[in-house]
Amino acid sequence: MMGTRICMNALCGTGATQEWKKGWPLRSGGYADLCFNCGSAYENLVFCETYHLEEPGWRDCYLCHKRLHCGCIASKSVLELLDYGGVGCSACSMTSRLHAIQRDEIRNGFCALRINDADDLRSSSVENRVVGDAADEGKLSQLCRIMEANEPNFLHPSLRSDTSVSNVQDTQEEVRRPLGEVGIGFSGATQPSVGSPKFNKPDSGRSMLDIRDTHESAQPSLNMTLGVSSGGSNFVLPFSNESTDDLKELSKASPPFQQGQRSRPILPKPPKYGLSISSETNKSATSQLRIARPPADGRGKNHLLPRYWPRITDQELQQLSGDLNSTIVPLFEKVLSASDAGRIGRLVLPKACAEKLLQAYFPPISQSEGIPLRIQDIKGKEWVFQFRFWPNNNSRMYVLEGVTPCIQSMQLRAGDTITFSRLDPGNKLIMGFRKATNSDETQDAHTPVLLNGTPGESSLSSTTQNLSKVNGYSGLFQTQKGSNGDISCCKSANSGGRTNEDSPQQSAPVTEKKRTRNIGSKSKRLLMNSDEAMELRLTWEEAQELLRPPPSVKPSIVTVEDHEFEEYDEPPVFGKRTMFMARPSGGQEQWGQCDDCSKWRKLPVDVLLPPKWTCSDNVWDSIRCSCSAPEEMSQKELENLLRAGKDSKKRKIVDSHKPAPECEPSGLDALASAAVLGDNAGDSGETSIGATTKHPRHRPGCSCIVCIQPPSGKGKHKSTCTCNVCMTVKRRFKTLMLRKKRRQSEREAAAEIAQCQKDDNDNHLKGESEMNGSTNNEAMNTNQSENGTSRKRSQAEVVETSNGQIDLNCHPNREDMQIEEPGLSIMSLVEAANMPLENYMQPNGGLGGLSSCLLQQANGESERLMSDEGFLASVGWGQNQEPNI
DNA sequence: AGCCTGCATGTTGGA
DNA sequence: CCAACATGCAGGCTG
Repeated sequence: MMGTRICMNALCGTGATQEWKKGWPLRSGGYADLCFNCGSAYENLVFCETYHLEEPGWRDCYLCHKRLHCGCIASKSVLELLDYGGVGCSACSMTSRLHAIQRDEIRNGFCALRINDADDLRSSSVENRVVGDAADEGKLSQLCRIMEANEPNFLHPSLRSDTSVSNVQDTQEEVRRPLGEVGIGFSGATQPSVGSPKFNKPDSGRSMLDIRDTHESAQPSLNMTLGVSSGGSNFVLPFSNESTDDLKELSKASPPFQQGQRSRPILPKPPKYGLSISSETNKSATSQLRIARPPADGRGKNHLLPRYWPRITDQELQQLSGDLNSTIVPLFEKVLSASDAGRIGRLVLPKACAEKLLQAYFPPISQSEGIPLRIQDIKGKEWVFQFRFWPNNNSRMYVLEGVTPCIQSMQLRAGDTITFSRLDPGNKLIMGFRKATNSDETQDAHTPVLLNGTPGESSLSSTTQNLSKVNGYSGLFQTQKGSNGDISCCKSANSGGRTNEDSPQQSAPVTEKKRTRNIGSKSKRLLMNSDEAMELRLTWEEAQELLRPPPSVKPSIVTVEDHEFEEYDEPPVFGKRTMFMARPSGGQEQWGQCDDCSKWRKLPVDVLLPPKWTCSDNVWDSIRCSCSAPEEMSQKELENLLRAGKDSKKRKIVDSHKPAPECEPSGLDALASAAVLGDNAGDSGETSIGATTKHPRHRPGCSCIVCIQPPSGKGKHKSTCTCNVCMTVKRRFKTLMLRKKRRQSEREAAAEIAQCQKDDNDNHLKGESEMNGSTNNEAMNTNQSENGTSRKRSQAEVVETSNGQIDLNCHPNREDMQIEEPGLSIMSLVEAANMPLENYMQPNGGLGGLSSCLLQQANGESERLMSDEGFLASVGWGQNQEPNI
């Protein structure tokens, strides 16, 4: 391709040039190849003047009479056909638009001028005519400096315009009319020849300049449109000192968030940054804006959503470019989702971004294996990710794999933003990041910025920080929607050039609002900080425990399928959580903790405490009805009580992953569950069982152990059966048995402990060792719902039934009947019993049948197991239940 | 059991 | 309505 490249200037056509430049956009996509000279002329907006002077089609601007080459693609972007006929240069068009906007803003009280996304606009007129790849991204400040230098109260006419509607996502009405063409960094820009309107002075109409430049990998462009924000939101508005009051008013008048718009908590729309350009506007302010820079070559299907536009302040860009002695070209950025930041190590790349990357740097990936992608982080460390995709809904889903180490290295979390840029020369990919606002406060605002990677900054705060830090800019009026973005007109700092660090409270509202929104609409994709997560660590079961029947309301009894339900007209109320403890002598004690002194007080087992309860409310104990009364419980008992609570919670978590009793799983299902839970059932819930035992959606063809099981019933499985289920179970048994042996020593210890407990219970001993305390804790965890009657059998109640068989018919989900011994499982008994699987089944599919059956059948082979007193003692046997088989 | 991998699916925002 | 994408799911693999 390089060899066939020729300059697309018909009058030139050279194939040799020191440097190729991009020209006007082509209908087929891409851009005209221009040699250096022609490209320079195009960039300098003198292409037609240079090469087309003799051609027809020249007309004069209706206002400034500048000559415009109508009908030429090279000048397409610098002129505009006027509604009432004639043509105008972009500058004059902008002038007229500004007038219109000022009218609008007077009407609306709010106005915005935007340098907008050229991405969608190029078809109409926008071309990339910025001088050089290196400079463009950083030219925004130049742009504005030029503006100001040439016309302090007016946007420099060399700012090019676009004429189409951008793809801005907001719902606000926006007036987008063409602006004057701008040559960024181009000294020969045309001056407006007519009086320039005062531009965007807040007190003259609260206009704002929302600037977005267009970036593309090789030749970005800057485009500008004017927009009127009717909603008065979604803007970052640096403002001059004098405008502070206006902005205050504005912030009051403007709703903090856009109304009626769905939000996307983690991937919010990027904020629209407004720049108020008053006569007092600090020049450097423009360079501090965190400006969304849409890659220019994405449009149509590949168009990059604004949320992925890289937002890097011009200051950062300049600093980076200077620091690295090269040019940073922002490509895109992404707010990390929970999945992205999770342990799975896959970062989902937005499709458009990924395909841009591919287009720009890589050969097409034809296979889903992908390609290694080397990216350098801001510290200079190079990471290699696998850049690949997989088919998805007739499309592709691109991911970067293996990002976990990198993300951990950067200490990124969901909600933080990761940025991808290109480092020129060398086309090296650079990765930066921005921390979400949530963590802003904890980080050093003065940490040097590298490629968007200012730790502790958000896209907003960093802007403010940089503005104030570097330039002492007077203020920044900013709004955002979602985590980056929903609008909240929030004034940072006062007019005295206060820095963000000086006024942390200024950013707090934004932070809080963002956080609120993050949690708001999309619960599955929450972005929560740790505190919030802590608040949600109340399990459903715990919440249930706190619910109390509405006071002084009698329930009506409803019978559904022979089960009686209490039905209340009033919603339940929250009550205070209490702890139950079984007395060695039998019976139960309820303990409640005083909200004031935190002492535990013994309560009648059947009382329900209100949410707020203190010793003074202890009407049941006249001695301990005051906080001054000593605690009745010994320290050791208290520890046991508290430990019991924790254990209970853990077990409930484990139980919650087991099949619900109502489901009545088939015997094999129970077996499968047992195979999974197996000897870990008693492992204090340390293992995450639920992750692998859950089968919420079995589909036809699912080959998991649950789904492949044949219908239950006697005779389906013989001891010699070699079906998948039996073989799988047997393999699993072997594994479990091996483990069991490895844990032999542990079991022995447990047996000793259990023996001690048994002895303790038999003798009604009160002094408990710390070891057996945990077992007794089980007794404390009796269920309050059983009318205060203790369901917990003491360890001494391990019984043999009248026919001499040991009753294992305890429900697997009954926490008080859990097998406690971790190294011994029902599975091992199954193995030892060596009997047909269906015989393990209880009529209702529960494990109880399995267990008792096992113990009957396994009498011989498993004698050594059954003789294990520790095991026996550690099983919470059912008391009055007959064997099911 | 835990992790990895590939795919499926539900939700969401934008066209 | 549909593409994009966040995340769930399940099979396979490994220790």
